[in-house]
Amino acid sequence: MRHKLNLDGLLGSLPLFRNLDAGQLSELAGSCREVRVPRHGHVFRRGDAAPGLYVVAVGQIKLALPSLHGNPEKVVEFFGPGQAFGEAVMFLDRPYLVDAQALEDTLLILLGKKDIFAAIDRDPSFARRMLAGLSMRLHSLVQDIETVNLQNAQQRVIGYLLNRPREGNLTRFAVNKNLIASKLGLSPATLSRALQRLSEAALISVAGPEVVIHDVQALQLRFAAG
Amino acid sequence: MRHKLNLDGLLGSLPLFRNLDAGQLSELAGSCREVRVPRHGHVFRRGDAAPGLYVVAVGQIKLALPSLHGNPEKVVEFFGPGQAFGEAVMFLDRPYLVDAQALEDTLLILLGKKDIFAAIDRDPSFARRMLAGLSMRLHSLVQDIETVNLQNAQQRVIGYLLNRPREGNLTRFAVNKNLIASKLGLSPATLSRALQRLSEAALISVAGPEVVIHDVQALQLRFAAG
DNA sequence: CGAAAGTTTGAGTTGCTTCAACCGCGGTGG
DNA sequence: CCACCGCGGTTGAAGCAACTCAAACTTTCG
Repeated sequence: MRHKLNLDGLLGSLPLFRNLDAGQLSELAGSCREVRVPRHGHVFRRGDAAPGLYVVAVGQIKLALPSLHGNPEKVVEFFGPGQAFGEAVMFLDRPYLVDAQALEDTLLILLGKKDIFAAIDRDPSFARRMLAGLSMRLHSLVQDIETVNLQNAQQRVIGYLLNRPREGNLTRFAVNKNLIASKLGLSPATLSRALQRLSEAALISVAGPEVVIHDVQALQLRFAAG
Repeated sequence: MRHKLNLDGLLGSLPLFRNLDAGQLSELAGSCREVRVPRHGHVFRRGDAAPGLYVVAVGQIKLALPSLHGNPEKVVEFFGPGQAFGEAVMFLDRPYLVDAQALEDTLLILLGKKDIFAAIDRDPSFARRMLAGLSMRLHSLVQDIETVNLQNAQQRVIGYLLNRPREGNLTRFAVNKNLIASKLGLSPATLSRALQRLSEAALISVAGPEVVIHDVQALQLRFAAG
């Protein structure tokens, strides 16, 4: 009982489900499933069929293209609490293209295909929200393509740092640097060297996962110049 | 009058609008606008606001990330008759990220944001179709990311050839090779050399935009092996 | 038919990768 | 309590795939 209340609250707090009415919300909450995944466990793998849409309750998930002929895998995106993933494939009848793996012990909410479709049919504003969500995803993939195709290592790193949420002039890597490197389409060695050069130029200071940004303007300048 | 009938027919033939009822269809058709774009003309540019969704009636459009600090532009996708583009940005209130340019004299149908939203609100199955369309787009962007990050020049070209519609063992490049190269994330020189090597290996023959595929199996093998 | 655009080819360059050694730190078990 | 292991990260050296640049050639278009 208490449990269900938690779910209502959790779902209700997500942008996707905001202003569903209470009835719709608790119907969704009632029909969803909890999925627990240990650190390093897979939620799904490329080729699996899509049962629905996952919402991260606690923990962290990475989506990645599995390695191909010996190349390392390519990280596509990270998802933390409150974020949803796996929606796109639901609307096509296709298997997943990517692997989903937990970076820490993670609790997920699985909303079944059927229920999502029902919500769409019942509430056009939910459909719109869903469309906005997919559009957002599309938008950020196009930006990733831009990053990988039009920017060098230095620029990718600067762009990443500048787009991170900042508290004052401090930001941090939420996951280890190997994964950041993969997301940016770089080798770990190259990421390390790029950070080092920026440190030498006194633009940032790096201490483990913490990065202090000393000079945003100068970084932006270097971003634009190459 | 005749004109309207053409539009009805055109729209009705698109997957997106199939099984809208006649009333909805002609309402959509009534409120849309025709847009003529000459070869090399721009439909919109990065930074422009999105008025709605474009459908290609005749001609061909390319979507591309404009050049950044002297790099060449990066082609994202091509669209031919019956295909829709520019939908994603409509659902966010964001400007376009890409340029849309006509590769030939082109006739487009512009469906206004308002009308699309109205159709979504009225007909959940339209919403679903829209969702499927965006999902499809997402799917193919992820595949592009895979291509660029996990495959070498040779594999990208093979992959592209094998995924082209084929009549018998003949396929053709719908646009010039510079643009294909950009779509694949290669320089024109590299694409030319990759095609040459495949020709030398007697796997294909290239004559201008026409490509004969001599040995699909061998190509697939080479695709998998690197 | 001449100019412009597209394509191929060769030669030289390069930014990033790979490979491998090394460091530091946190956890584990003797 | 300390030795050991293993993972994440850094650093150096060497290699390479693809790029750039530039010239020759071909096709397209006005």
